[in-house]
Amino acid sequence: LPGRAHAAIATQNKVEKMLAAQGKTRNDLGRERFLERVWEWKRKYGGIILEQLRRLGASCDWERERFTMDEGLSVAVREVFVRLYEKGLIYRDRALINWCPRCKTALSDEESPGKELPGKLWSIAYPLADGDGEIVVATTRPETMLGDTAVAVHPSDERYRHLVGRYAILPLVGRRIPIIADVHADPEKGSGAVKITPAHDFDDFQVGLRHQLPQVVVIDEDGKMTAEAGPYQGLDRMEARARVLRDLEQQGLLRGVEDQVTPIPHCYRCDTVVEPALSTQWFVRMKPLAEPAIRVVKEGKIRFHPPQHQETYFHWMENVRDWCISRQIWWGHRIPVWYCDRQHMVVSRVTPSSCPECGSTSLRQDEDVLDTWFSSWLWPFSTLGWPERTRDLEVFFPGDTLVTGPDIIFFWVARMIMASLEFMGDIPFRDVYFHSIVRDPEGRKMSKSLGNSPDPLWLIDGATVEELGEFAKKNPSYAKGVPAYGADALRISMVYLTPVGGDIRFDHTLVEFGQRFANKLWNAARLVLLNVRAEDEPLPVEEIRAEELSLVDRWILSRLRAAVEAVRTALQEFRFSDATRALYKFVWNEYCDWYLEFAKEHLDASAEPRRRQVTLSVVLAVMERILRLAHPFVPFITEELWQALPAGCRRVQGVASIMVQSYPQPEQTLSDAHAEEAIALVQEVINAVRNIRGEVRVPPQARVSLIVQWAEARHQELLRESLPYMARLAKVAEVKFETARPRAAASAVVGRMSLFVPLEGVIDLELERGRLRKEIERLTGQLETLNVRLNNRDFLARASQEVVERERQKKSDFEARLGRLQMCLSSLD
RNA sequence: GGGCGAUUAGCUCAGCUGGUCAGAGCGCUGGUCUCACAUACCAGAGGUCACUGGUUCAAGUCCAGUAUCGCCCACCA
Repeated sequence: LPGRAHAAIATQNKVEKMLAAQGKTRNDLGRERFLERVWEWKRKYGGIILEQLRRLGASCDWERERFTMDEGLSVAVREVFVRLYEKGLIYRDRALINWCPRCKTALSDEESPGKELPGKLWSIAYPLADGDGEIVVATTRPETMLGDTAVAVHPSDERYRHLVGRYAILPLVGRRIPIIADVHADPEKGSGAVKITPAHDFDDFQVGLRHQLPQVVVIDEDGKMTAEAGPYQGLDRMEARARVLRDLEQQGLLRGVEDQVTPIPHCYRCDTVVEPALSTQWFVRMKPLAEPAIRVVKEGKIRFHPPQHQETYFHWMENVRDWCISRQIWWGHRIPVWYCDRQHMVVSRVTPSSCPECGSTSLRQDEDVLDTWFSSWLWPFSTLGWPERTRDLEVFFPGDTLVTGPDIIFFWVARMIMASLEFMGDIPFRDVYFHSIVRDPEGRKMSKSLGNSPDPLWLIDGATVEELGEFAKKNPSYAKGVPAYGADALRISMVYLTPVGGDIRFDHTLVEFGQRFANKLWNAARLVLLNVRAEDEPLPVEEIRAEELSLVDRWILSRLRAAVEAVRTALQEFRFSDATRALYKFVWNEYCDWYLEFAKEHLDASAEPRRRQVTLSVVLAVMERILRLAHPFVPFITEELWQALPAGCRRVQGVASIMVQSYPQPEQTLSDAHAEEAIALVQEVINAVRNIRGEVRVPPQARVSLIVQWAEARHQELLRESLPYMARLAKVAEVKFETARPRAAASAVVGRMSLFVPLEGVIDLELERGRLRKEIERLTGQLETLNVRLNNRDFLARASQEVVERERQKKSDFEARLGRLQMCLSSLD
């Protein structure tokens, strides 16, 4: 179900910026016309992200697009507001909130994240009102002293006991303020005395309430000083700070300055320093909503992946504070509250025509709109028709899995859980998967202001330097433009590169991984299709008798089963990166590197017809499973290739899409330990020969003989049968089983067998000696550590029987192998 | 101040419940245009698994501490 939120503040800012470019403000247009402009903007740009999703192949139900400002969702918002109000969970109050002086609106705590910045801590002396003496307080915001209405000390602080109840004179403004005793003052911090500014500090606000202190507002909604600030009136808050400090300095009241790093809340939309401000706003009482939401996660009804995010969730939930939901902007859901001219308040689902209390028809709706998240938190059910009891709700609620970023646990995840429990009486989803955050190559979070976030469409379609514009200048690795990697390449690369629980430093060159994978898949399929003739009738593998399958067929089917199992397990456990790893290994290192090479042997014209038919059937069957298995990661290319397969390979005839085929299941019957063991041996032999050829510099075209010593009968048979494969993959012309060691031969040991590649004349004896010595050295080292272990009485006594036995076996294997290698080495003399 | 995570080859990352001597991709070196793929194939070099202790017969793998980096939370004296 694709869709998006209306992003109230961000969108309004965007449109206001456009107006500003024309020298206009929203007030010039008025509310109605301004909103028209926003809708226009939304129509123009709001679809971009959905288009990106579409191009990435997200398999949404594109006919069900939803938007938080849709009529239906707006009905849900009003319903929720009224219900919570009636339940006493929504209230209106004059309190301290986070205020962004640039956006000119209240923000929630979550929208005002603290950023640690270097600052200073100033100590200021307040002279006592009666007689001599002073009391020193410290602050990082000297300009707020203009609004001080008390100085507090801890009740049990002996140093100040004699001052409690007396008065200090607030410098610069000359106000007489009481010295009070309150536990808020921490004797350990600073001088132990703290200035109290109820209108501009969250703690002080509480202290003010406890002691009925006046709330003196000295900073207005623009961040400028008010008339209460006396001579500082009209100054910007930062300017005022400098002036206050200068004046205090001149009056000799500054008692010290220290450097201090302090977390300062910033507007998450415009990054302006947020001001704690006194104002009348709407709030949601959160505690009652949080309790059940904590429970469902504690009880495992909702599971987080990776689970450590649960701690973050619990911490927030357990310390949750009331949620300020009103915003002083225009773009959003208007608060469903009306006031009549006699100040009666009407909270209503529908626009009232008259005041139910006094009958007045002169009603004015609350000017404010709601926080965007007040509609987003309803998404799991508001999009399905709630508050009506629709069929969609019945079918699709609750959902299965929420995939989202850990940065919106509080904004969205936590609140959706609360809302669903409150209004639906059920959880919204069972699993929450937190994906990685994509960072730029320097590790910085991608953001619009940094301009370091590439458009996925550039990566998919490619982009020239001109098309990248500013972006290419700011980001060095894009200085020459971006090649077209394709959507599949982008998708699988992102999944592959994403560690569970970690972030990813993204650079477009990383997408080469996916590009190569897609290319490999494409070419493998080409090879397969090239071998299908019109008259071929591939058989479903289930219909081929086991005896007719070759060893390599049984091997690849067995490996396929393991791969399917590995991918499925990884997906079930939300280890998506592991899933792509397993897929990649199977496709590239088993199917392409080995099986297709083996299969070529049976696919060419000279092959025996039945053998060829069986091989082709297996080749196709495995390819078909691969395409389905890979489809979630590379949907476009797999769909394309799957369509190209002969119809007989597909499970359902005449169906248009790979999507409707079920995801591959591990088929237990295909497991074949014997085939796996046998092919592993063949691979080892081929690798050994290749290693010799590579290291001893056998000319690539030269064919070689292979002489095998100490081979058991079954291995002799296996290797004889495998000669065609060895010929193809290691240019082995013949394989002979002899007891005599050939002269001037390169050698290797596989299992208990000695392999010799006679290279009379060609061989560089020194190269070969070096090879063997290196191997002998390695083995000797390993044997040594084994011996130490096996000679350790503690090990024998304490380690499990099983482990000891395994180590013994290993020792005898190593010794045998070492003996063989030494014989090989001495035979060169 | 509290919490969480990371630290493994030049780079990006795997290594689950401790018992093959550490793996992949990229990059690098050497060799191949072998009829699916040079976006490929073959071979190779490269790591005191951040540091210090501890537990254990045995530790990248468990515990404690240190360092560096990152994230989140916290009332900005």
